[in-house]
Amino acid sequence: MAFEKVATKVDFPALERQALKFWDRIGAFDKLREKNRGKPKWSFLDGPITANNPMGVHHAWGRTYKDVFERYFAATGHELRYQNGFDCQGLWVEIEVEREHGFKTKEDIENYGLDKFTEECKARVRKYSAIQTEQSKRLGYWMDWDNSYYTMADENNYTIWTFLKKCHQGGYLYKGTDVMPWSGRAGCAYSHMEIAEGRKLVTHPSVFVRFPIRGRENEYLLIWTTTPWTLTSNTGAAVSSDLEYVKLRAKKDEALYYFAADNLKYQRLQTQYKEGFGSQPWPKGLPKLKTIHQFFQEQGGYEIEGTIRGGDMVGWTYDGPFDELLAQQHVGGYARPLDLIPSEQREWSSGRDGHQVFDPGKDSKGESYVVAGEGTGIVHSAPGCGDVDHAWGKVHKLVSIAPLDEAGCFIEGFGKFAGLRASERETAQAIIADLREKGLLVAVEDYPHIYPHCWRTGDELVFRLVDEWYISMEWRDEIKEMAKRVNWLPPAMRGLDRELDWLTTMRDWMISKKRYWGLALPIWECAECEHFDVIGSYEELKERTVEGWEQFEGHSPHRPFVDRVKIKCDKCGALASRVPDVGNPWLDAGIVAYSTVHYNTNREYWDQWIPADLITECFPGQFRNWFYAILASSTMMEMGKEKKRPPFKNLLGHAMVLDENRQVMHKSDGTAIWFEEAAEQIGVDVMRWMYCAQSPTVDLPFGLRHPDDEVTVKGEDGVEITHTVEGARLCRVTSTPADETRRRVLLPLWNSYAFFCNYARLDGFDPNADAVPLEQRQDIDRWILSDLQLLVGTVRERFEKYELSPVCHAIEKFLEDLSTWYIRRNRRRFWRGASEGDTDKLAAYQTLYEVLVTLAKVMAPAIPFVTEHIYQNLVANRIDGASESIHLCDFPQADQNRVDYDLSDKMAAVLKIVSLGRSARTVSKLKVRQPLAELVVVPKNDIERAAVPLFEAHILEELNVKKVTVRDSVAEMRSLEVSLNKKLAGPKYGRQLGGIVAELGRLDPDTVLDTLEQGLWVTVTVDGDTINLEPAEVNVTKSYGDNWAAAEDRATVVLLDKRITPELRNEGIARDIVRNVQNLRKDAALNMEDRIVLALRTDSQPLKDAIAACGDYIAAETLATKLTDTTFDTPTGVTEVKIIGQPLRLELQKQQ
RNA sequence: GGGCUCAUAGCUCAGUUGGCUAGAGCGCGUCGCUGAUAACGACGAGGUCCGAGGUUCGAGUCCUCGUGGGCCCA
Repeated sequence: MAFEKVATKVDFPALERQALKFWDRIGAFDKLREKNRGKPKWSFLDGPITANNPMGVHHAWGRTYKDVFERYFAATGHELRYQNGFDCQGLWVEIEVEREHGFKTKEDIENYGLDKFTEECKARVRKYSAIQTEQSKRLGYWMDWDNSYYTMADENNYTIWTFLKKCHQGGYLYKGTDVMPWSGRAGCAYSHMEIAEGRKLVTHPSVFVRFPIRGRENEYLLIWTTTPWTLTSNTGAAVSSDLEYVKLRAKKDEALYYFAADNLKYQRLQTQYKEGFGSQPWPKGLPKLKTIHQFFQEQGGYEIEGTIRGGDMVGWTYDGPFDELLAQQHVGGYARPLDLIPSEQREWSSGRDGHQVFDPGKDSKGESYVVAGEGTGIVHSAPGCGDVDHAWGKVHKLVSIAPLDEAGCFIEGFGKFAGLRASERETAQAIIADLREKGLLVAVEDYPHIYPHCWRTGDELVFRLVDEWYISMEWRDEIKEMAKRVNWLPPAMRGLDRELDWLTTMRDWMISKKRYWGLALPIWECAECEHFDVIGSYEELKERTVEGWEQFEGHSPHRPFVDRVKIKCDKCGALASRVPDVGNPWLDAGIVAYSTVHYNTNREYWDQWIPADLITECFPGQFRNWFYAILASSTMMEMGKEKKRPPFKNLLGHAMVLDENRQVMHKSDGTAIWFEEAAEQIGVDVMRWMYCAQSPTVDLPFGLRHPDDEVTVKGEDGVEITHTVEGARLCRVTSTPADETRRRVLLPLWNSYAFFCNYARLDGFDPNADAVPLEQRQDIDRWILSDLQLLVGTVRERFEKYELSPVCHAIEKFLEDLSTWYIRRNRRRFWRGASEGDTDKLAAYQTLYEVLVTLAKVMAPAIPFVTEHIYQNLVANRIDGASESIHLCDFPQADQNRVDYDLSDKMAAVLKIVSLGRSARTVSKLKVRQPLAELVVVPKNDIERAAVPLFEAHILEELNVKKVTVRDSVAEMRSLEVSLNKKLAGPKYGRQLGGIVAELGRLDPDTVLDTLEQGLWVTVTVDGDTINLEPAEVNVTKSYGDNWAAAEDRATVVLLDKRITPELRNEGIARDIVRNVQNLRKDAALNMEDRIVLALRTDSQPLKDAIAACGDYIAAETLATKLTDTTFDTPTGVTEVKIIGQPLRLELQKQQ
C-alpha cells in the first residue's frame, strides 16, 4: 500500500485530535499496559494536583515531564502504575464553596450545616478533578484515569492516622501554645509554610514611644514599633549588652532618652527609598523617613549627655504604656485561667509588675538578636503578640498577654479597646491617641514594609497566641538522613542543600487548623483531665468507641460525623471527644507514598513499588511543602525498621511558567493562560517540546494572553469552543517561543517527512524491500546512519539521568543536519526518474526511511501526536508485523557497529570547507549559480585532507565548481603585508612608533606570520632598545591577487578561482534560465513530471550564445522536449525576466 | 542582617569530570537557494565569560573576597 500524500501545510491541533481518537479507538493505552505487564517495574509517584480549578499552562510543564518519562520507560520495557493524584482537602476548597454561597464567617458555615458543607466540598473536588482529567487527556497524558487517587479517600485519611499515631507513640505529638500568624476573617492560624504566599507591601503607622524608667526621674527608654496594638501587651524591653546607647536630653521637656547610638542619624529604609522593595517601588507620595535626630531637632533640639553600654541597662524596670489595663495586672499573664497556664509560669509576675530591660542574647551564629538599625536598639517585646517575643519571654520569664480573640479583635480586659479589630487602621489611631494623651508618644510616621496577609481572604495577618497541635521536630536529623538518600535533580538547583536548610531552620510542624473540610485529626481529648490519645485506624476507633458509632458508621472520616464518636479517657474514665480541628493538607499529600500504594492493606504491593523511581514537581515552595511532607511522613513510617526505605529515589524539580515578558501570570487580571486556549491555538506537541527543551532551572517565558481579544477555537469533532469549563471567555494566546519552536523543530521534521513521503509514493518505494547492504550505500548515507546511532545513544543516556533538555538539544541538532545537509545534498537522488535496478536510489530511500522512523520513535515520548501520525503513514500497515501505534514500539537501540567516528569527523570537515567556500563566494559577490573553475583547499590536518576527495562530488555540487584540489601550502599564491596596530601600539610606544614601523617592514613577512600563529611575540630593535610586540599589536594582511577569493579558518584555507571564462559564463546564464523556467512551470501549475516545449526569445547576444551553447542542459533540466525561439499562440505559461541585466521572454507549452 | 541562587553577544539562554579557536536561537546587516518552497539556507557585525585575587601546565568552569540582580527567611 502506497504512502499517503502529505500536505506541506499542516494543522497540528487537528492532527492531535485525530491521534487522540485513534488511540481511543484501538485502546492503545490498554495495549501498552498489557504489553509491559510483568516486565521490570519503573515506579512513578504523582504529587497530587489541587483539584480546585481548571488546569492552566503552568500546570502543563510538570505534567508533560511526567508523561514523557512514563512513555520513555514504557517504551524501554517497564511496567508502570500510571496513577494520577488529586489533592482534595483544605481551606482552598472551603474558600471557594464559601464564595459560592456568599458566606462571610465561620458561623455562616455552621448555620448552613457542616454535613451539607463538607458534601459540597467533596462535590467541588469531584467536578474539578473530572475537568482536569479531560484537560490532561488532551495534553496526551497517558494515565490510568479511572484509578486516580484522591487525598480525601478513606484509605488516605486512615493512613495519616497511622502516621499520627506513630508520632504520638514516639512522643512527638503535643498541644502547644504559640504565637501564630492568624487571619481574623478566616478564623484560623497559618503555618509558617503558608504565610509566604501572601506577603504584600503595605504602609502602617509606626510609632516612637517612650517608657518611663522606674526610679529615674524624667528618664525614658525609647522604643519603636510598626504594630501599635501590641503595645497593650508589652512586658519587656530588649537590648544588646554589646551595643552602645546614648543619653539624649531633649530641650523641650528636659527628658532624658536612652537608645542605640548608631540609630541617632541612621537613615532607615534608605536603600528601599531609592530602589524599592525587591520588584516593588517605594509607595507613591510617601515621604522619605526621618532620622531620630530630625525628630528631636523638630521638637526643640537636644544634647547628648554621654553613652552607656546595653549591658549596664539590663535589669532596669519601667512603667509600661498600658499598665492601667486589667490584662496587665493579671499574675501569670492573660487571658488564660491560672490553672491552664503552664505551672512554671504561674509564679511569674503580672505584666505591669514585670516590665524589665533584658538581653535576649545571641543566635546560633553568635550574632546579637538585638541590633541597631531600623528601630532604636531597644525592642518592645510582647510575648503574646509576636513569635520571637514569645520565645524570648519563655527564657526571661516575661508573661504572655494575649489580647485577641478568634476574629482578631481585642477581648475584655483591654479597657476601651475591647471589641476593636487589631488590623484596622482606626484601632492603631485609637492606641496612638491614647499614647499621646499620656505623654508617651514621641513621633508617628507612615512606614512601608512587606507584611504577611491571608493568601485567600487578603486579610492582614495578626500574631495571636493560640492552642494548636504540633509535631515536634526533634527527629529532624532523621528526616535529613532520608533527604540525603534521595537524588535531587537538576544538580544546579542544589535541592538537597535547600531542603537541609529548611529542615534545620523549620519549627515544629503545626498540623491543626480550626476549620471544617479536611483530615479529621484522630486526637481524642478528655474534657475532664485534658489527657489525649491518638487513634491509628478505623478498627481501633471502632474498638474504643463508647458512644456515637452508629451515627458515624458508613460515613467517610470527615466532619461532622466522625465528631460524634466518643471514647473513654484512659486516665480518668470520662468521655473524650475528638478535637474539632482538621489537619494541615500537606499531611494529606505527604502520606501518598504509603496510602496510595496500599501500605496498610497490601504490603506486598507496596514492597514492589516503593521507593518510587521518580517524583517531579515545580520547585518554588515544595521544599517546605510536598518534598518536606513526603520525606517527613516516610521517615516516621519507617522509624524503627531495620532497613528504612526512602519514598522515592529521584526528585526532579523545575522552575515556573511565566508570561512572555517574564512576569508572573495571574488569574485575577486575565493574564493566566488556560490550558485549552493554548492547546487549540498553539498545539500541544509544540507546548510539550517547549517544556521538554527548557532547562528546568530557568523560568519558562510561555506567551501572552490577550484578555480583550476573544476567540473561538475548534475542539474535538470540530465543535466550537468559546468558553473554558469554568465559564471564562476564551482569548487569543500568542507565543513567540512557541512559534519559534514550531518553526525550528516541528516544521523541519514535518517537511522532511513530507519530502520523503511525496517522492516515495510517486516512486512506489517499498519499505519491505531487501535492504541495500551498508557497504553499497554512499558515504553520506553511512554518515547519517552513524549519527543516528550516536543520537539514539545520547538520548537513552540522558533519559536515564532524567535530563530532558539535553535530549531535546541533541535531537534538534540531528534534525538540523538531516534537513539542511543530508536531504539537501541528496535531493537529486530522489528526483531522478525511476529505472530498474537503481540501487543507489533505493539506498537513499532506505536510509532516509530508517532515519525518519527512528527519529519519530526517539521523539515520540516528547511529541506523541505528530510522531504517531508519521508512524501511521510510514510504518503501520506498511511493514509486516508492525505495531499498531508508535507508542507500542520498543525504543530504538543504538547499534555500535554502525557508528563511524572517522566518517563523522570527515563530514564535519566537509561542512566547514563548504561553509568557507560559500564565505569566499559571498565576499567576492560570486553567486552560487555562476560556475567557477577551481576550488583550492589547504587542509589543516589529515581529516580535512582525506575528506576532500571522499566527498568531492558534494563539494563540487554545493559550491558549483569544476574541480577541487588539495594543496599543502598556498605560500606561493599569497602575498603578505606586515603592519603595526597603531591604535594599540601608539599610546604604548609614543615616539618610537616610526622606528618600529620601519623595523617591522624589514622583517620577513612569512616569519612574522609564523611567529604570530604560534602565539609568540614579535621582537624588533629600535635605537638599541629591544621591543617585544604583542600578537595583537601586529597585523598581517594576506592577499591572494585578483584571481582568487579566499576564506580561512585558522590553518584551513580555501581559495576560489574568480576567473570566469566564456564557457563558465554561458553555463551560469543557462542555470539562471533554468531557474526561471522552473518558477514558470510552477506558476503554471504543471506537475513535476509534465513535459513541455520551451520558447526562449531575446535580443541579447550573450543570452543567445548561452542558449546555443547549453541548450541541451536547459532542455534536460526543465523537461523540455524541444527548444524554440518562436512564441506560442496559447502558451501554458509566459513571463518576462532579466538575466545578467538582459531581457528574456519565456513561454512554455505543456505537452500532452 | 542571614540563607540560597544567578551574572556568558543587543535580547533569551547552552556550555558535561577544568582541555575553548566560548556557542545557539532571536534581533540586526548582507546575500543566496528555488519542485521540501507561504518552506529553507549562508555569510557578517556583535563577547575584558560581572570585578579582583588564588589553585593549575591550562579556569567561563574549582576556591576566596567583592559588586550587582532574584528568591526565601528574619
